[in-house]
Amino acid sequence: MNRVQVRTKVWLEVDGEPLIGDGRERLLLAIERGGSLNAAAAELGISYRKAWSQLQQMEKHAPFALVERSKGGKGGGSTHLTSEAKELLQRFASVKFGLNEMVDEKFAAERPE
Amino acid sequence: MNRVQVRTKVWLEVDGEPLIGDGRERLLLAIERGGSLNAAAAELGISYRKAWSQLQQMEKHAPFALVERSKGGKGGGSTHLTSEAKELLQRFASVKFGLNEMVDEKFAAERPE
DNA sequence: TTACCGTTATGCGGAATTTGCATAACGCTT
DNA sequence: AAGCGTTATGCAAATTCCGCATAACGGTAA
Repeated sequence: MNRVQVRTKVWLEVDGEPLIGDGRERLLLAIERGGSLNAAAAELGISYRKAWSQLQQMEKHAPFALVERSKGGKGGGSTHLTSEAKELLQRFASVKFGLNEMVDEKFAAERPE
Repeated sequence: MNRVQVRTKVWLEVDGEPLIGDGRERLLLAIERGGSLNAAAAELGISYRKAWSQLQQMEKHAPFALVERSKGGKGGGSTHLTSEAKELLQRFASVKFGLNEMVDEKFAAERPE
C-alpha cells in the first residue's frame, strides 16, 4: 500500500457556484502584479481567452466587483483588482494555509506498518 | 462578503493519477454491499457503463487488486472487494474524517466582522 | 484628423472528454 | 441446448474545454 499520496483541494463557493480556487487565485495574483489581464495570461502561460473566461465566471457569481477594467487609451487598457478582491485573496490564502500539512499528518498517522 | 462558503475535496493518488475520491468511495462501498457491480450502479443511480469505467480507472492505477470478478455462472456473475480494498476504504475514510469541520473553523475564524 | 498600437471582448469551430445505448461474452442452471 | 443475470466493450451522441480569429476601444503621434 505504498506510493499512495493524499491530495486536497479547497475552494470558495457562492450559491453553490465556484468563486475562487487555486487556478483563479493564481490569475488574480498575476493580474495584481501585471496590471492587465493580457500580461497575467502570458505570465501564467495560458491563453488570453481562457483567462478572460475564468475572470468572467468569477465575476458572474461574486457578490462584489473583483476588477476594474479599461479598454483602449494609453497602454491599450488595463485591469486592476478591487480592494474587495484583495480581501478575498487574503481570506482564501489563510483558509488554505497549512491544510495540506494537516492532511498529510493525518494520512501518515493512519499508515499501516 | 457574505453567502460565501468554503468547500473541500480529498482524494488519494498513485503516480499522480487519481485512485479514490468521494464518488469512487461510494462505488466501492456499494459493491461491498451489493456483491455486484451491476447492483452497485443501480443503487447509486448511475449507468453500469459509468460504474465499470470508474472501477476500470481505479484498478488501472492501484498497486494492488481492488476486486475479484466473475462472469457467468450462478447468479450471472459477481464482484467482491479484496481485503486491500477494504483497508483502502478505511484509510480514506479516516483521512477525510473531520476535514470539513477543520476547514469550516478556519474559515469562520478568518471572517471579517 | 487620421492611422496606429496594445489592450479588452467575444463568436465560433475543432478537440477532448463524458455519457449511455446496444450488444457480445460468459458459465451455471434447468 | 436454451435461458438468465452478470461482466465487458465498441461506438456514437452529448457535453465541455480550448484557442484561433477578429472586433471594439480610446489614447498617442504624425
